[in-house]
Amino acid sequence: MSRFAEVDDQYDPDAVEARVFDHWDDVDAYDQTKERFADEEPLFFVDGPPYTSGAAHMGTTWNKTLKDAYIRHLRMRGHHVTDRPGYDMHGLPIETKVEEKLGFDNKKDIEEFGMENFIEECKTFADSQLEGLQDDFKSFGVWMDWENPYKTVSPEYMEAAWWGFEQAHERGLVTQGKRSITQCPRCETAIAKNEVEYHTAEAPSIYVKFPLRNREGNLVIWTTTPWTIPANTFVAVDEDVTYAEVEYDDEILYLASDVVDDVMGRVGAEPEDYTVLEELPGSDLIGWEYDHPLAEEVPDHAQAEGSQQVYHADYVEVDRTGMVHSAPGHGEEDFERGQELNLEIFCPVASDGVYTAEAGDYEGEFVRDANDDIVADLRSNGHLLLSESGHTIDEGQCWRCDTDIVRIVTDQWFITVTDIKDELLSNIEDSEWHPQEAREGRFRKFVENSPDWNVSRQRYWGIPIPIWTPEDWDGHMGDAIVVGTREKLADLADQDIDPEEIDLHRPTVDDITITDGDTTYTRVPDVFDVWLDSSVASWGTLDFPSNEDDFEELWPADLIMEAHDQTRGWFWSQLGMGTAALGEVPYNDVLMHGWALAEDGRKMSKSIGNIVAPQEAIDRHGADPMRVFLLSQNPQGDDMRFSWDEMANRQRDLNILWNVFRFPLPYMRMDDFEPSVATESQRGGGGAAAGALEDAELETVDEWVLSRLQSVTAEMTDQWDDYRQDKALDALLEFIVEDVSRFYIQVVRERMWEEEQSESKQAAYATLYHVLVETTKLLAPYAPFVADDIYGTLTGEDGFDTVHMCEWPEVDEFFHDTQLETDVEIVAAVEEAGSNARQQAERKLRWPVTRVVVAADDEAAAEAVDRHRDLLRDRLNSREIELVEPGADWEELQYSARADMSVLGPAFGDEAGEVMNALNAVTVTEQSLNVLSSAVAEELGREVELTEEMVSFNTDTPEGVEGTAFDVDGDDRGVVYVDTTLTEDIESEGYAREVIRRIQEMRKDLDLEIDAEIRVDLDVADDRIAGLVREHEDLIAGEVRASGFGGVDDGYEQDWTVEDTDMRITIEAV
RNA sequence: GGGCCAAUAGCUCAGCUAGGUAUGAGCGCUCGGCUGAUAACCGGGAGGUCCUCGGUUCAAAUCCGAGUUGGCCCA
Repeated sequence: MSRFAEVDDQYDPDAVEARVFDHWDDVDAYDQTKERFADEEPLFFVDGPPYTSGAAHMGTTWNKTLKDAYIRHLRMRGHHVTDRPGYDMHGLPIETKVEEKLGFDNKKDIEEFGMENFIEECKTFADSQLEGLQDDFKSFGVWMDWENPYKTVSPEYMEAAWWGFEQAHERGLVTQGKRSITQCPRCETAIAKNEVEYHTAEAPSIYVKFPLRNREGNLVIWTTTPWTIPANTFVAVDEDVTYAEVEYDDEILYLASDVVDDVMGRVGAEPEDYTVLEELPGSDLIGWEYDHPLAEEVPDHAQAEGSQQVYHADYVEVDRTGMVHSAPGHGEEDFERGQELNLEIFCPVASDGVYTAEAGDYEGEFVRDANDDIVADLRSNGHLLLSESGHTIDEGQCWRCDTDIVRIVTDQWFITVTDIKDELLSNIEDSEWHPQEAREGRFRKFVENSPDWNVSRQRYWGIPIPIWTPEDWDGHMGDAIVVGTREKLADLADQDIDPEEIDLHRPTVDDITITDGDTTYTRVPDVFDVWLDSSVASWGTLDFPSNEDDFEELWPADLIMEAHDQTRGWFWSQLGMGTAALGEVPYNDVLMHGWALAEDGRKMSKSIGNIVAPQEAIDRHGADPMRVFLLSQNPQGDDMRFSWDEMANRQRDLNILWNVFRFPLPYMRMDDFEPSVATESQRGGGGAAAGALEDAELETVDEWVLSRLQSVTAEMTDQWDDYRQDKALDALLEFIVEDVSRFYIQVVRERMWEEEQSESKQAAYATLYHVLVETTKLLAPYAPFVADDIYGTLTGEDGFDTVHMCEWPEVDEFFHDTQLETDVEIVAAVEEAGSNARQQAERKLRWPVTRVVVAADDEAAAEAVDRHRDLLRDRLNSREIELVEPGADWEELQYSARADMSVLGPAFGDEAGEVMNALNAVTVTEQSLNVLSSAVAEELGREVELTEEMVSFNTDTPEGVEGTAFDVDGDDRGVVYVDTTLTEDIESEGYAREVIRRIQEMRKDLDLEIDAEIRVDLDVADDRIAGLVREHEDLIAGEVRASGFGGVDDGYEQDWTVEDTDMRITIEAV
């Protein structure tokens, strides 16, 4: 890129991106940048792997943009940052997508298709999704190691999971056990509870009589799941609740006293139809025995010691009947209570939701289909008290295939994190969270309440669980073999295995056996819960255990960043696995951001139809504006609300930067400006022309803008360190828009437009050049494309090949002058008030004013104005700046008083009107009641007693003067008076400037070169004004680069009206 | 149903930790100005039940309680 080349008139994000992508390719920008920081202090960042079953949405985009920005920033700060991206590629979501694609209904279809083929399909699908995601991430400029992502399906990564699991096993934290789980009968696997989605569904609602054994009467239970009655094992009551013995229809019923009327009413009984014979506490019922209501239909029902008895349970509530049918083979609470009571766990339902032979008459029926039969059987055997219709419940369903889930008890594998809860809680302390409250509140609470981790799934597309058990294994982990590495597997296996070549997926590993003496071990068929995959990412990223060096050097992670839903997800799973395997939390710093919500403040969702695809944002505004928008959001916990308007604003901000950048280029080019690049150490900053700056004769504004640059750099550095890149961005954009564009550029325009070479012009060039180059570095993490484009154009061959190789700017105390910044802040406030006063006086800026009087309230304001009179004179286009010191009054001011008649009236009665007239008539030179009183006395011809309450003072400015107060950050600092009295001299310059501005416009119309010479013909209709204009011919000639006046034969002619005076202007290029 | 988080101008948000007049910011709207950065830029103006209700206090956007709406997590 050649230095100071012509650039587009308009900031065009698409063109910039296209150009920069090409440039990055040409110079291997990414590799060069990594290489440059390769020897810096390592910083181990771990990418939370996105799941490969869909395109990148706005949330993923925000997440990756944050990661990219922080990686770029940390590199610039001098770190060798690990930037390996990761992908989560196993699991049920992909299996179901593939099943859908292949038209499968259940596991049997998969078995028929062949597990190996199915696995291959899953892998192909995941790989293609990965490609799509990578392309998305690249499209908005994320720089990660795309050539070498970690994939959870690679042998190295799967081995990392095996290794971690083996470590947990060696600590005694792996166990097999029965658990009540949420099972998808279609997928035939356990579903994590947080993967269960709820919807409202109609369900049976039945009241069933359980006949008591050894005594008369029935227990009355209520249930919405008749299909669990075959598995009934006990009835739960609350020992502290009062129960009633009710006689109805020649039968005795037991139920909670409080619900007797409700239940009897539902049955249709009138109050006189039933009698409460006795009331007794729940504790009296405990130990009562009853007969299974489906004893005949289900002959093999639970009947071990203790079955069909009444027990206390905490989960009993007194709604419905206050007695709960409990089946430890199904419900979670039932299961846990059953375990406590040492009861039989009877579950006559297979993994596909179909009754087994143990269910007797119901064998072969799908459980929900059996509801009707069971109700009918209960009715015919006389145990059904009531069946209601129209009842609805929140039914859980599988998040992938929408099949209603069933609760059954099956054998599962667990990591018993409850055994190390204290360690987990204390390890939390070793991590810093941003925001920290998230760690203390939500995360800690979650960890405190977390149950054992069920890591097994009865599926195919996952990391096979590396446990081999002997035939007739009794459940003791000491007799099981857990394999942690491919090497170990090759050592132990009966088959010949090459550890370098083996694919650890099913079905390959299913066939491997291990023989020890006479005992042959086979692998358990389950695969890992996909959450276990990503939980080992901190070492999986490093290919540990196959590569040990990086692990030794880098682990644990220095930084991770994900959204708050990962509190229960990846933040937790990593803590659990890291602690179980290595006794440590595997990350130090956590940046927890929020979710990307739609414009309406709700989550983006297909059903609401409010999704914004990242690609659409890129198409409409460009990748840089989208990134800057995303990075302008608070990254700590708060959800982000997407906004097209805001994205457009960010594009506008970048457009202002673009204008600032291209403004000096024509001048620099014309004058062959050469920013000197002196020493290698300065070059280390990336080609900033520090040398040129030091040689330059800087003027006040130059020094000021350079100082502001130091302040902004310091502020940004602090904010980045605080993980508030959004606040850092605010500071940068304000600097670009307010300080550079709206102030600095406005001030230096004249200096750059000067024809002659001058120290002043050189200083402005050097200053603006330095500011712009440093700005591109500060902007680089946010808008990597436009920052690089500008940087390249400015530095040419003298800079790095990319701005991203630069170091983050450091504050240069030499240029840091906070006094000057404060001064200029005051000057800017004076200017603002001055232009306000001008506007009130209806005098445009083009017309000079004779004087501006600044009445300062305090010493600092007075000194600032005094020090910067030249600047103010220039900014306010005033011949003079007069300063009134604090404490003094400007002697030309007068004050009039206004009477408050509500006070004056009662005080003076009949004379009130007279006093008021006198008050309103006089003016005084200071705001003092005494002075006013004497003036009024003189006017009135007699003394009157005035009080503060009676009057308020108004300031009267002299004729032609307007005043406006100025303030800094809300504090009043004084008043600016602008004297707009016209003189011939002022009129003369005013009209001349009107002419200049119109000739300039005509020059532009003709598309003349900036330094093209012209001749001008002026024909002003009013003789007096023509004369006034003529007085300033030299000024006009200089400003519009005219070689002379008159004699324009065939020029470009235009008629104008200036302040009601017609004039004809004709110009032609010489 | 429970836990955590949010609600301030038409829009996006500061301000809330340590209570003290919302001259709040940017954008948008509107009226002016500037003019070789020009599809840019500057100034003025209009625009608020600080989600609702209660409490504490001399004083509440800010602290406390209850509720509403939205978000995440869990049942």
